[in-house]
Amino acid sequence: MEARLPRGLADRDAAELAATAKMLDVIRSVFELYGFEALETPAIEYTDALGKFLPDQDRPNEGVFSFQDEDEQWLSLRYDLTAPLARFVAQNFDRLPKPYRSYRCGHVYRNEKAGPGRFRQFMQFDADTVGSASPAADAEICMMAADALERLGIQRGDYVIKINSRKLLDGVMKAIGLDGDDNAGRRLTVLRAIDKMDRLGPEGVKLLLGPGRKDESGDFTKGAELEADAIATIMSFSLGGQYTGGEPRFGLFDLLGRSNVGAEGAEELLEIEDLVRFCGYGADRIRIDPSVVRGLEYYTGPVFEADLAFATRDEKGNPVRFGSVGGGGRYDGLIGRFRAENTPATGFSIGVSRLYAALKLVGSPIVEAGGRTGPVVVLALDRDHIADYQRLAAALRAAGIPSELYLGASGMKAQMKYADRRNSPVVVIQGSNERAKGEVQIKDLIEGARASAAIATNEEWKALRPAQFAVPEGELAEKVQELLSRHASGAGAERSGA
RNA sequence: GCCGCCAUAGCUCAGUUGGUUAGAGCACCAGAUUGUGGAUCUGGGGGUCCCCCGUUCGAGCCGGGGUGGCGGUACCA
Repeated sequence: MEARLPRGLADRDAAELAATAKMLDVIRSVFELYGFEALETPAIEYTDALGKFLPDQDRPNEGVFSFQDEDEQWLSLRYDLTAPLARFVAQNFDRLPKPYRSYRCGHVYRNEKAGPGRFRQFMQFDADTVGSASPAADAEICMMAADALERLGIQRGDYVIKINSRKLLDGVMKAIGLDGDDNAGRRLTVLRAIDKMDRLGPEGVKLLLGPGRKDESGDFTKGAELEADAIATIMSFSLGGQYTGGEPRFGLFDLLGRSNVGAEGAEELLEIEDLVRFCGYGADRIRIDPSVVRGLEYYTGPVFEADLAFATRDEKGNPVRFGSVGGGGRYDGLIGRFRAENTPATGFSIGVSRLYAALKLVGSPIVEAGGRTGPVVVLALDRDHIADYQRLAAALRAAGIPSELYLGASGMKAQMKYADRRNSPVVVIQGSNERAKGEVQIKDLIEGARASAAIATNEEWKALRPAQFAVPEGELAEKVQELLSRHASGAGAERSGA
């Protein structure tokens, strides 16, 4: 049988786990700084709680991983952290403080085609305010998202939080006569087309709004078949609406009419913008972008999207499109599905896995391994004295130094290579000579590697035994500790100097 | 799902008009060295040439079908 992994899934090694843990710590600290508290919900929910049944069928949507319980009820792996939160809030409504501010982190699952930066299991870090309809809640969420990205080491200008409003989009649909139930299908097509502005550009979007578009492989996508002036209206809205602070606000009110739901959405957006500007967040960080659409189902008002502005390339130098590294919005109807009374809510999720992949690809220091060290390795030279070696390792551990006895069956050279590969800072050597004298050899692998640069021949290398010294057995832990702290402060000095 | 490209060692790839025992670099293992990482040198292990069927005296190479991978597109709630 071949050992293999389904597409869109990945194993994570020590370096990646360490880098991810660092990212999570940063995000958590920012979210807590804004007064959000931790909550965990399970990875599995009833499918109906996620709202993911196929229309007019009693089977779950194909995009979600689903299976049936013993009682034949459908269960699904969560596909985001928002729907489970809504379930939790509805279930515990009476005992939660309102507004309820919480954050959660975990893997979510989507049964979709995988690609670079697109996984079938990935991690999200999510924060939500439940029970506030105020645009202040939305503004705060956006500022927090910007703070989190910057604290992760993404330079200002290298990311942007784009905001738009579902109400605004609805208003535009109405303005071009696409309101009403009859036009639901075409509205969807139009919104999806607008959403592709980033990827396909204005020309591609125009084709999708009109006759349709043929892609690079020759495949044809049917368009919305709108009239030319309707297309022009949408395009001027989606493109012309992008502006930076201080410019005249887009002439939407004329288009929408004051009483339109679209005008209401615009008012809310502008209020959010005023709030973030007042707090010192400029258009380089948070800006209105009417081409943002995002999820089509549960968002009811403002929607947010975090995009990286820098270009990324894969190992072969091909440009890679990562899409958004976070997103969110207001979902005022989601909790009401479980309760008689409706509850407004807004939130934002950081796509940790995708962000990690993007940062890794551009070699960002946040996710580089940098200075990761393995355990001290006690070499096992003499098979009859394993207990002695085990005791040496135990002495090191007692002093709080991560240590291990080499447990393989190979010779000394292989053991040295093993230590090298484990990133060990130090190996401990005790052969019969040392044991007779009650000593151990401490070999400093970091200093040794440095010294090896100047050594040309193996004879010289072996004869010199660089960075190696003998100490009495009783002083082992103490001397190793000294050596480790010397390296730690050295590395620290290098870092602060750089 | 639809469209396109691709499939030879762990990885990256050569492989002549269809011809005998399928190669290289890197990686891995060992030796040179009774007990010392790196570099160098020498040697070694490792292949269902993705699978099946067909054409042929003969297929890694040609044809058909399948599977898998990559990319585009759709979907992404």
